[in-house]
Amino acid sequence: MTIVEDQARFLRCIGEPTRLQILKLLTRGERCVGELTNVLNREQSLVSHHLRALKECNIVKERQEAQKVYYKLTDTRLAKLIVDCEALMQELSLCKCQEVNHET
Amino acid sequence: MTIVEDQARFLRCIGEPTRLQILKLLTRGERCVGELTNVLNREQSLVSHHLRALKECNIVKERQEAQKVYYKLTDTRLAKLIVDCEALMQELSLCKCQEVNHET
DNA sequence: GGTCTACATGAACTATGATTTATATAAATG
DNA sequence: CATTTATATAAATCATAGTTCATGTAGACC
Repeated sequence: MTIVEDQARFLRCIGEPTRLQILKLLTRGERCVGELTNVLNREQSLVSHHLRALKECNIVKERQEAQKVYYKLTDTRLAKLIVDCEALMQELSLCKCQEVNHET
Repeated sequence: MTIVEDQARFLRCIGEPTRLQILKLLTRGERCVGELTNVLNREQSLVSHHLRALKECNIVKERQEAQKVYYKLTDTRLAKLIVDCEALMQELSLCKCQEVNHET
């Protein structure tokens, strides 16, 4: 596994809409699975699967409290990266789901 | 198409090893398809496909000169984003392709 | 100890994306 | 103008990843 592959894997992990939404919620503080499930209005198992994916990339970590499991970002700089990325995207109109201009 | 979906699409576009390698090369200046193909040692059609994907996300743009087509980043801040992301990844040991620690 | 709540997991299914192969196009060159 | 060079593209194949469904587990509460 090369550095480029690791970096790509990290970016793909963040680059999934549901996971990105989870991460944006976590930039505001920790949340338990149930809260995320409610806010996102998705299946609980789906949220768990995505949290697992994020955990496998060391992007989030968990803390159990009674039956509930709280997740948060492993590092606040991740929040900054996500915010910076969003700002740049909007400024540059990246990935606007537009058709490519085919005459040069 | 929501903002989150656009942003996710952008991140996935960058988060592919071959495309990421292309982008890293382009941070050093423009390159034509043939150069990229040689440096990366991949099929020419594969490189073209990936360049198209990057173009569809407005990440790169092209310039034709005789038979050759040169590609470059649409904005230098993209280079910074990629570099920042790589630095953070290495610092945090993100996505080291490791198994998740299953006891909390 | 049985039941409820909260979360995780594995298997099956589905969708998406990467790669190859073969071919097309367009500019340059003899 | 036929050929070579450089690039693009479409279709087919193959691999990866997202989603659902059904079930498992573990703590809390009666």
